[in-house]
Amino acid sequence: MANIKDVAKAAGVSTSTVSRTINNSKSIPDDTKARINEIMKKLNYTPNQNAKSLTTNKSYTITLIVDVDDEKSFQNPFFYEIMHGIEKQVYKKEYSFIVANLKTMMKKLTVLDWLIKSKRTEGVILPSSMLDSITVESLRKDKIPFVSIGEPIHIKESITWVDIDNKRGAEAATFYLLEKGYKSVAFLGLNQTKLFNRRRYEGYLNALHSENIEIDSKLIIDCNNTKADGYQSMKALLALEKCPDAVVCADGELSFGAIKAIKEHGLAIPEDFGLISYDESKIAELSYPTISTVNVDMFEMGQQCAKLLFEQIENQNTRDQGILISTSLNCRETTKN
Amino acid sequence: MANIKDVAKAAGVSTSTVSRTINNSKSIPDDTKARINEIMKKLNYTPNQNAKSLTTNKSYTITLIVDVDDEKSFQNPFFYEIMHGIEKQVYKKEYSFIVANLKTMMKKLTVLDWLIKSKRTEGVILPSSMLDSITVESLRKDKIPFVSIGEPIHIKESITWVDIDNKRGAEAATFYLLEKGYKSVAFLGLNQTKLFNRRRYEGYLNALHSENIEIDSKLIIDCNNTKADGYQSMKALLALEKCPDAVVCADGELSFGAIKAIKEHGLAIPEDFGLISYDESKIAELSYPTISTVNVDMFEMGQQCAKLLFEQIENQNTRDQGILISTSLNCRETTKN
DNA sequence: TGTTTTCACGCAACCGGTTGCGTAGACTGT
DNA sequence: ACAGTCTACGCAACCGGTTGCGTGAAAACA
Repeated sequence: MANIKDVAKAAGVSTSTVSRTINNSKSIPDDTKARINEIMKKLNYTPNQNAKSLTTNKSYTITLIVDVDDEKSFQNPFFYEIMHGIEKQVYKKEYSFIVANLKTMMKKLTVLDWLIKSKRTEGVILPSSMLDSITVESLRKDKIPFVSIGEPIHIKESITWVDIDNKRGAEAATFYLLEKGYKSVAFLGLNQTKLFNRRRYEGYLNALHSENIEIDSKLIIDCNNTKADGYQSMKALLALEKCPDAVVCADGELSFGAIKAIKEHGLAIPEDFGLISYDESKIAELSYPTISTVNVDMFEMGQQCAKLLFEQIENQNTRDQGILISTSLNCRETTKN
Repeated sequence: MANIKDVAKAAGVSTSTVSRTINNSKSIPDDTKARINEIMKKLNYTPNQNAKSLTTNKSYTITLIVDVDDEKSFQNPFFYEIMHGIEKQVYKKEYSFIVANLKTMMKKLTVLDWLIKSKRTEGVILPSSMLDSITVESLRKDKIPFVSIGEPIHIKESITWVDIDNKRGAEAATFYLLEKGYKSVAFLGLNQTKLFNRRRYEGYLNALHSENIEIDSKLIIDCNNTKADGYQSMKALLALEKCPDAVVCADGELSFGAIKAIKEHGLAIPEDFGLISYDESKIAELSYPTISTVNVDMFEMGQQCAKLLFEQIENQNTRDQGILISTSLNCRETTKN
């Protein structure tokens, strides 16, 4: 395989000139560049990244860290979309990106440290669930750019993050249900431990407030994001004296359980009961009836993460910022037309 | 940051000795090793991978290639599981792995070539759908180990691949339905363009043959792996004079449509009608009723891919082989007990 | 035509490891 | 005590690029 010396020899120039051609330095005239490029093509030459990385001290690689434990298996397509978005940006820059799943490795900081110290990565994208003050401090000390997937929790430091606009999504869903004539809208899946559940809850409250509708705490169910919990919670809602006729679900899996309960109760969807859920993947299409959802664009989220990361890698002094990706409503069969 | 010279100086030895300690050479006595390791820890030293890669000509990195176009969005968790399996093996070896989605890049060979020539990857795991003779030839020429995810199609060359044992899975599903007393088992989703659909079909046929049941071609429906096709095809089955009372679905999405059709027809599941599908993710849990499935272990598949790849990377002369991952039945609510 | 500026490019050190070869000193055997 | 063997480790070249500095020649200027 050809190396830079072979190219230099073939072109009758020094390796410096070839290197400058590769890196498009202004001090090489265009015709010389053209000639050398020609020869590189002829020799089928590709620069050795390791050599390049060694001298420049850049790995041209970023890392996506995944925390498998934190995800329900079918929430994973959600990560797949993020990956796809990141990758699009990464390859634009001729970078590559590696995926590290911290479940596999023993300790978070050990992995990160290894990736960084061994010069395998220039920047990190990681879920907010993995960020604590110690990690942030450690990354800052090593001057490693990072972006959080999701609004950070339990962190006082100001960092850069990207999240779905959960609040407005739920707000829009609630408005929509009211607009379609549903009289009493419940909320399923207030889960104080999950920030995105809480934000969605806030959106629900917001909507009711602006419509001057009194909040009925019985209509707000605190439960986990599982089908089983959705089923039980919905049953509880339907057993109420002042039973609601619509619900906003904070989570996709939840809503499958909820729909089961509604059907068993003998109510017709969407005539007697309306439902809007959240959708990180496309499973809402599979339900019968198909589920109306707040659509979240995880591909865009991935792209934003990567963009923000590259900004940090390229500029030293960018300021930390939080970005919210806006959502859209996708009305399918669980809401009146 | 400390480098190997700093360590050598601190230990009063040459860099050679430190390097040999790192690589655990036998020519360094244990006490010396211990002392040097101590110092490395104290200095918080991690070898620079780029330097290492440059001399050893190994990148300690493998690549997973994904073809987004080929996948339905909710089939992606399936890829996620594979990733996870690969990763487990990769980190055992202190390798890392990069993910390249060829949709993003312009041409398959260009990407592969770049990854290889630039010394960014030592081996490749890629879906069978991306393998054609030209690609195989190119990889062989560069002596790059590779493993195909899925039994290869349209290739005469013998290569190494890993696939799900689709045939036996469908066979077992068919046996199970018959065993449970269903009289007439149909097959949904013969799709000649997809090898795994075809294999599942073969399994179905196998089972009927060994039970000496005559094949009724009306009970075999050729359709795509979509919910809509599942719905239409099941409707067609139910409209038959000699209507079946059970079905094996070649695909998960299909079965959601099929169930919808069965319900609309007024049949009780599983009493009047039994169904077994395939499950690459966990969406079968979400359906109402939950779907009995042939379980496929994509995590294991990923692990096998990585293991076979590392065998090739480490040994020069391994022989090409195909490995089938066995499946298991997970009987949920669409089959009688 | 002589002087200064600019341009194009080469020299050589350097990035941080690895490794073949060589050797000093310890150890073994007689 | 001496030759031969073995052990532990250093020397220095090398991997394939990048880049600060320097220089000869051409261009611009007076």
